[in-house]
Amino acid sequence: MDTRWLTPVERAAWVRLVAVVELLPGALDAQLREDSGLTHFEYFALAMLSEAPDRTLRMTALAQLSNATLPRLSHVAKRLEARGLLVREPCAEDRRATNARLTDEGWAKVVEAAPGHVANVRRHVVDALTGDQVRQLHEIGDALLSALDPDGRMTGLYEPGT
Amino acid sequence: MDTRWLTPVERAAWVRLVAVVELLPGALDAQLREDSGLTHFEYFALAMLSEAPDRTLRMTALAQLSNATLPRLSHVAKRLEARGLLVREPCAEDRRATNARLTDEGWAKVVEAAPGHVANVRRHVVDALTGDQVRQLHEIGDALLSALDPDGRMTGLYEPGT
DNA sequence: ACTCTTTAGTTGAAGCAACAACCAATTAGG
DNA sequence: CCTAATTGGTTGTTGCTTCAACTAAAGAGT
Repeated sequence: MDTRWLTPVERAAWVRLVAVVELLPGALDAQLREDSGLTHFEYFALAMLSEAPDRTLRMTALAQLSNATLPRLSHVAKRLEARGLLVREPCAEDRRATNARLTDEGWAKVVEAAPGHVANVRRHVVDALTGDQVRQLHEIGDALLSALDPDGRMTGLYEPGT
Repeated sequence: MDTRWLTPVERAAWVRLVAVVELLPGALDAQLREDSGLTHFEYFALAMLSEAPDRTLRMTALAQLSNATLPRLSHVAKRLEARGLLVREPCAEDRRATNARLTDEGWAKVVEAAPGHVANVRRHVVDALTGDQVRQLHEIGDALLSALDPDGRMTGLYEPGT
């Protein structure tokens, strides 16, 4: 089959997207690590818990929301539990399952970390764009996720298309 | 200082960008790993070399283009050299420096891997967007990189703004 | 010439993440 | 019921990234 190579316009857009995808995680990690002693993954997991009902999620659900494998989440949860930021307890309804629940300490940590994180997001992303571009990014994100995450697992807590 | 929280519109765009940034590397890695036995980082490094004059770049230059630390690149280069895809040789002009040069085998590897990679990029990104959105993504990428990569190190081989 | 600093790169140890193997609890089939 | 298959999680290796220390060459100052 003949390859449909990228046109110059497509290639230009692609090169920039790759650069952003490569650089953004580092920028996020660096600020959170520096200011709050959390990796972006840890912050994200805690933030998901903080917005969940009863600040509690099943390990499997949290793994999907944070795009992690279950083994990875298990290791991370063990570290966070050792730091007192969450607790794991067996689920009453299904005794195979484990519920991860944010402690008061963990909640306090999220509250402490959030302002700096939001400021960082503004600096690197939101405030670098015009209002129109923010809306375009919203649409583009939906289009890309329809191919990358057709089941909407990562964006589960946020209704799509809004 | 009072935190300027994200508006709903901003938050929606941000959530989608985070999801894309989280998912895209995995999608890229999986296809290249499966079809060509290369990580995305390895492919990217080889591709940069393949477009450089004489298929040769200084280690430092290649590290900047691929957003890698020098130690990381050194380890990866050692592995790629062991596989016969590139060679490292001391630089004549500056004997501290090392030049990485793509071998014929490495060139063949890039030629073999490129079509599948491009098809994957089309499937996950380019073909999921309208022509207008591709152009918008180009602009948005420039705006984000002006904050993330002000010196344009990663996009060094491609002139900005085109 | 001789030191001191900076630059370029490599190496070795330590920390995460992925994969695989495993155990426990639930569900389905005969 | 009693077995088999599936689901939910945890626990050990393997490989790559990162961090810190080290070698070596180039340049700067005296």
